Amino acid sequence: MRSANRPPARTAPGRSATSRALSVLDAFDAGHHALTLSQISRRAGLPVATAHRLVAELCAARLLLRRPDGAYEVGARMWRLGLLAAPTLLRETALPHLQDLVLATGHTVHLAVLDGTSALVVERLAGSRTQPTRHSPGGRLPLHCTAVGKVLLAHAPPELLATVEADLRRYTPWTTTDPDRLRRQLEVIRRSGLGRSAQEHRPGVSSLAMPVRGRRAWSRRWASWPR
Amino acid sequence: MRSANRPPARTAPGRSATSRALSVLDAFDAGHHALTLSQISRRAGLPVATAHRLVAELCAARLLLRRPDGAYEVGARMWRLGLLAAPTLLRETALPHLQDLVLATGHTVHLAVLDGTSALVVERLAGSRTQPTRHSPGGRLPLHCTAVGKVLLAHAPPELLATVEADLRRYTPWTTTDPDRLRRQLEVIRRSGLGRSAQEHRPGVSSLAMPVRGRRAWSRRWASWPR
DNA sequence: CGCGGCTTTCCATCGAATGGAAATCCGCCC
DNA sequence: GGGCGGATTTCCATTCGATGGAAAGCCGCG
Repeated sequence: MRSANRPPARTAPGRSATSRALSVLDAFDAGHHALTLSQISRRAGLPVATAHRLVAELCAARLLLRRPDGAYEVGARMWRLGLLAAPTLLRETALPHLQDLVLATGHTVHLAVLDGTSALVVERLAGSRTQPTRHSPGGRLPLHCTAVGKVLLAHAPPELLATVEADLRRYTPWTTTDPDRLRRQLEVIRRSGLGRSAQEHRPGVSSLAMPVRGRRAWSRRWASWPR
Repeated sequence: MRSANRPPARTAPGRSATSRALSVLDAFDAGHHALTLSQISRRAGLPVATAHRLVAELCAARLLLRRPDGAYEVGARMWRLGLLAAPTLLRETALPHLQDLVLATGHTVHLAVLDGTSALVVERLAGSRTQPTRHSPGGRLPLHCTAVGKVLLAHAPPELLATVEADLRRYTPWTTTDPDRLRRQLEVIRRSGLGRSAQEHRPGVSSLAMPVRGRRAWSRRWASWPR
């Protein structure tokens, strides 16, 4: 029986209603395709009651959908909205050429753009001669030790190089961690037009990359924000 | 100089703050990749001031981004969120086989799932021997006059057939518009496992389709809502 | 210079968001 | 069965943030 029902005790920290809804969406990421209500509430830092209401609204809008087992996952409308973003257009135009590359080489082909301080994988087509890597569209690759990353870095504004050099993380024994060495590699890339990484990111995985330029400067569109 | 500033005149119809933000997102669709603030406000049915505030929040969350020319478009975060949806997983597993099909036939290959009363295109790979169709991922195809549509319809619950038969729209002179004829075609598909459409949807475009079944019933996950 | 359209800022009002608590529900173990 | 822990759902008094009209700013154009 309901008896007291104290006032909500002023816990609203000042976040807008919209930002709360967005923090619910942010609770989903590559490692969390499906979440229960209480997981969402914990990950988003919201009381369950609030999360419950927001999630219900997002479901009604089909941005989320509720599975029979009660868990929530990203819904169809979100998928279709995401398809309106710039990477999709790039992907559509590049896809036939990526297919040609796979056909010609038999190797896995990646297309990536510069996004902040990492390379954002826009598309990947697996080749028959190589075991497919784990980098699907939406994934990120470091700039200093992957072929695509180096090419993007070689043609990026110099400020970015400084930022990247501040954190030359070592992934394998072959990772380039010396700034000078990296600079020389980038210079070679600018002259030859070809970037390479031999097991610098993952042992046993080597790759080549080349820049693709067009009328629209894709990288400029995406380099605005760090993360 | 500010003098009066009447009270807001109570125009809030009762929609929640979140639903307004979502209606802003809904203003974007396949024909509207980029919108100005006033376009958004008109399409979403919101006052400019409200739209302005919501859009600013969505930009801060990187769900939208503002282009240098002032127009807004769907941003990187939305793209990555959309990639978490179920169709992406399906796409990832199917992609190598689609590549094989393109390689073996030279024709364009589509992968589609049943979603409401139409087929939702999950992936498309263009073949070298055919001019690519305009149906990109996220697009929709009618069920009664496309090869994929007929196959999905043939294996769908009978209620759906009734709904579809109520609107057998004619796209070309070759479109099947007779319910009995359609039923017979579906019966053939169930027996042979192969669906076909000869210029029934677009003149000059013919195609074949076959069902793909798995442990997970993809169609059941997506058939909940009409639209 | 004034007009029309788009964008941005301001702020008084009040309705809608909020979250603690209670009530369910469910699986599990003793 | 009965009790326990956790997740989910419902309820509602409080109050704070959302709201939108209006005004001001900003172009580009004739």
